Amino acid sequence: MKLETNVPIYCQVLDDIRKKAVNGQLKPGQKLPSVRALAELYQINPNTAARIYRELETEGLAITRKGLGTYLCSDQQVLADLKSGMVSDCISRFVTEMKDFGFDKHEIPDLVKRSL
Amino acid sequence: MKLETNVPIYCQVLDDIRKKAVNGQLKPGQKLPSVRALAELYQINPNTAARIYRELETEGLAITRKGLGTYLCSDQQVLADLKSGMVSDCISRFVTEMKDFGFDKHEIPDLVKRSL
DNA sequence: GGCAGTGTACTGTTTAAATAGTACACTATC
DNA sequence: GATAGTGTACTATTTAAACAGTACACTGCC
Repeated sequence: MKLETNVPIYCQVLDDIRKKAVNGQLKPGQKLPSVRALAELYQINPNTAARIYRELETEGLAITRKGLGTYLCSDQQVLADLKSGMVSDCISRFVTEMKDFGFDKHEIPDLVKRSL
Repeated sequence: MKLETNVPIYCQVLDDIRKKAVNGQLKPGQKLPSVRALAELYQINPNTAARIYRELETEGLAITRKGLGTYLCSDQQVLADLKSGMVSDCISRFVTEMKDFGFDKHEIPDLVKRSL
């Protein structure tokens, strides 16, 4: 994962983990790296890593058991719902942006196809 | 324009102006609002507004004449080039993100079409 | 010249992200 | 019980975005 400037690091890491959770790179219920390992993995501060797990827990995407570690949510339905939400957000943001450029919405699929 | 959190305001305003410049909402060579008027328009600090015009000037997208004001670039070729660059960036970011979700690139145009 | 409107250049302050370092509490295992 | 590995809770510092306020220099126009 390469870091963007102008977006807080913790948001980018969160997004990266969410994507891996919904695309299967992380398995339901799987143990996630320790706070300190996550910090090492993404080259960030352990405090920032802890904040990320706290946020994932709040979202219901991970479960933290003190002294044990943090585990990805094991409920596949939750993961599926997250995925469909993230995908439709992504598409709708894209369509909005393309309209901002002045394209008619019906041109958009073809523009995408031609870019592949 | 509605503001996102997690992205610096000046970046969002910059992006908004760039889009209006390439989609024709702003005309080539047109006078842009004064620093103070821009601040009022976007509800930001005049210093932030000045920074935005400084950045637009650096990009070659606007020309500032001291005592007169800031004017959108009048070279239509520059605007056209900016547009094609922004559009292909937008599409490529979108395609990358959809691949991150686990989709095959050939599915993407159809997913977009079905979302309209 | 006088004036209003422009961009520019300062010097601060506030706020939040990110880092740094330390200490503590919980869990499993030996 | 001891230990290693875990998340948690602090306090403090650094950095940059954003804001606040002021002063200045340039331009066009009367």
